[in-house]
Amino acid sequence: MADACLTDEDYEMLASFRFALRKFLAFSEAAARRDGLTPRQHQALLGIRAMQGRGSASVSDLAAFLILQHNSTVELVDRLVAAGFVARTTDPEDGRRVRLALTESGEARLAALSQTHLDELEQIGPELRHLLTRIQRYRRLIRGSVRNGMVEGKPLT
Amino acid sequence: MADACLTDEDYEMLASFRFALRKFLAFSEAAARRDGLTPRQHQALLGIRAMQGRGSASVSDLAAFLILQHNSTVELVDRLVAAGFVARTTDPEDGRRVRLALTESGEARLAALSQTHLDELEQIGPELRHLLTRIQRYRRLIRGSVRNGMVEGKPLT
DNA sequence: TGGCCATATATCGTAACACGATATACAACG
DNA sequence: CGTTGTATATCGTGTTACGATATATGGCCA
Repeated sequence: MADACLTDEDYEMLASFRFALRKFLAFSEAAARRDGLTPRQHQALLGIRAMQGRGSASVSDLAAFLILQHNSTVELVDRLVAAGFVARTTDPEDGRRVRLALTESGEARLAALSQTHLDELEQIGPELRHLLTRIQRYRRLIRGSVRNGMVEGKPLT
Repeated sequence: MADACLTDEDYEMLASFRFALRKFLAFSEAAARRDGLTPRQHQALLGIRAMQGRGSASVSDLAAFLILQHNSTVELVDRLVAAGFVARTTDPEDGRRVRLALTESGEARLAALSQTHLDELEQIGPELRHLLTRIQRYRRLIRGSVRNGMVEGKPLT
């Protein structure tokens, strides 16, 4: 809430950044659907795989990773199990917990998708980084001008 | 499709990046809803505002910006007009086109939201940039090893 | 001018999915 | 051995993006 006066460039930077984000997410969605997964399912597989190192993921772990409610996550896991990409095992040490693991089929799909995503991120990474840098640079500039009693090159009234 | 063998670190990097993205989007959604907007509505206002420089936005322009189908965009605009954030005007030069403009109320909400987003982006920008850089650095490293006949420090079979 | 095709916007029924509210199962601790 | 807390599961609901389709306007050319 520094000052309520946003420039055209502010809006343009925000719009460009969000557009770049959407383009990446659209790419990701298309790639996932091509492999028979919804975007959420893809992210769920990725989360389960990434957590498999530090003890397998529980439903709550997955919910936290996906920033989703527990019940939504349960339903998502239901669909993944039905599709044969994930296996549920009740934790032997704590009967309330469910340990999630990828099936071979799930692992295979995730591997292919992940490769595609790494390739894409290598392509678009520089653009995203550039947009983020631009925002930061521009804002530092604005703050500097305000500090010197200037806004967009004009003296403050 | 270079090689199908992904490391734990590959998955961890992808997971971290997507998690960071979701955190930002969750922040954005919460901020928008606090101001009585759905995330899409917020993005629509941003797009309309950002395009107001180069002639006002049409429904198709907005659809392209949001990466949404035309009909979905029409419905989104319906809701924005009903809520009083956007005004529709048929283009005098081309009766098929509809020119979209923000109302004062829409402009005000967008301004507040955009300020919040610029602040947040300044906070998380470095982390996102770091994650993107890490992916790129790591992949260059892997490619280098492969080129020298090594994979993860072990000779290729 | 009149006919034809392309483009822009609008309408309607449908399906996916995340959510809130609620229920069940298990654990921990006095 | 009940009480409280945590983890997972179930069910009904609402939002919204979509496909298919309809309408309106413009541009072209004979």
